[in-house]
Amino acid sequence: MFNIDAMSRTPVYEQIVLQVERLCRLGVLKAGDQLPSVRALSLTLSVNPNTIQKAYSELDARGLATSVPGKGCFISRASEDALESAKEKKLSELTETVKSLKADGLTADEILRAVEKALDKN
Amino acid sequence: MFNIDAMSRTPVYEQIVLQVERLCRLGVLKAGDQLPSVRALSLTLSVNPNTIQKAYSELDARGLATSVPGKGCFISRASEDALESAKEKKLSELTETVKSLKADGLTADEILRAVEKALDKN
Amino acid sequence: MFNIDAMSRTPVYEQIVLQVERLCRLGVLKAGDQLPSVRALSLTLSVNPNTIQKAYSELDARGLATSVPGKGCFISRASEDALESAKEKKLSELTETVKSLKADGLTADEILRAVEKALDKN
Amino acid sequence: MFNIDAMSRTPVYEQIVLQVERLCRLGVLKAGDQLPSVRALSLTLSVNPNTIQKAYSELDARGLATSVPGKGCFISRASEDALESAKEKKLSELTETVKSLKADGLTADEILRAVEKALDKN
DNA sequence: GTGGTCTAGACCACG
DNA sequence: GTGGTCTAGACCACT
Repeated sequence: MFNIDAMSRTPVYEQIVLQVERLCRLGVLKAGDQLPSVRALSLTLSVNPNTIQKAYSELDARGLATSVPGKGCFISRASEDALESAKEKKLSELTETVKSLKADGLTADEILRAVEKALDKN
Repeated sequence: MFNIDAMSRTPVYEQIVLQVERLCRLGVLKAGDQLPSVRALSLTLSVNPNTIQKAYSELDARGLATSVPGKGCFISRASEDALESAKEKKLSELTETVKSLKADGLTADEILRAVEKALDKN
Repeated sequence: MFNIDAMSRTPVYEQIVLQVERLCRLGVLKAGDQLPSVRALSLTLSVNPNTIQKAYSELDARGLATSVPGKGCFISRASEDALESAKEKKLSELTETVKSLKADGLTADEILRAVEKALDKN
Repeated sequence: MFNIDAMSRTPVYEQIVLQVERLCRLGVLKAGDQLPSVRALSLTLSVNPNTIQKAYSELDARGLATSVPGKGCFISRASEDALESAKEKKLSELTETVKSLKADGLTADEILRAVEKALDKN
């Protein structure tokens, strides 16, 4: 269900958060679905339970999931709202990135070519 | 000459590197120009000399500047090449960013709109 | 008869206790009335029998109901006293909540407005 | 600067968050002020550094503070906004609490008396 | 069994 | 020195 890249610079807990987010966006996970238990996931991913816990807390803080002590961690009823705001955050980050590239002297043409290169391939 | 944001998450030394890079790209700094001395810059920016030293070492490693012991740090003669490769690195990072957004389920349309928003404004 | 919210942070057994309490206060349940059997309620609510048992024990401890082994759980004859002390407990909790809001720097005006907002609507 | 009640049911990290929040609201801490370092505070409070770290991460997540690796944790420039939204969250929680008390059959009079009791005293 | 909190101690990049 | 991440192992309330 999850792929962890131990060599990546993005923290393990963040990788998990991002993958849950993506699975929600792709419709694989829906509101009310239960995530694997902290201990179970820590075993399958060979990761410390605390790290999973941190990922689940993050999901909770971002409104994407709800952790219920003694029962488990579930995709939140308001997960679509959280997804939408996460999407907008990412797009505004992209806008800022592009703005700073322009400020660095890159031309609109160069930037657009790099973006379209990514969009065509996939 | 430089603006340092102490509360930014990008390391101070990186902020300096990026600003030298930009000044080169905008033509304010040219091959042969001398950068401020480590001590002088550390005073004007209220930054630890080690941090300035690290920034200059980075500029050296990236081929943008050359530190001459006892004389100072100068914009390299091959700075244009370094600039070019830095530019390509940034553009390929942008391509990767956009690819991951697509993988996250964002549509090409949403992405293009965010990019064009940045290009139009500035 | 009961509504259980599995995703709520308040424990299931507490949800049951609170709902029995409310039904008593509203006059739906009266002294001598029999509550559903542990097994029956565990089936209709899809909840572990232990959880129901714990709810009934709590009701017993709070003086609201009396469990008679082999016969069932009944609303206590002294339920009105229990209700009264539960009410006072809740009101004193509210007082404490409001005090801590004041200590946090919220003005009496803001607090009163929030309270009146709740009282008008319902 | 901080008082930790080890016996309290509210987690230590939350106690710290709440106290920083209160100090901001009272004007003792202002935007740009630096909080004690993780290690220093862990020593003065006799609390594990990880617990302090968690508190500071929470402050970051709530927009009240900004942690800068290698430099320290500072009250955020946008701390007033965070304070405002925290206040509104608390008031809406109060509204919900009062609503549920009404649904439990408590009269508006009883509720108002409990609230005013708290407001008069302080 | 579940999640939540905390301690202890380690390593990293950064200043 | 700073914060950030992670591991290891403990205890708690709740199901």
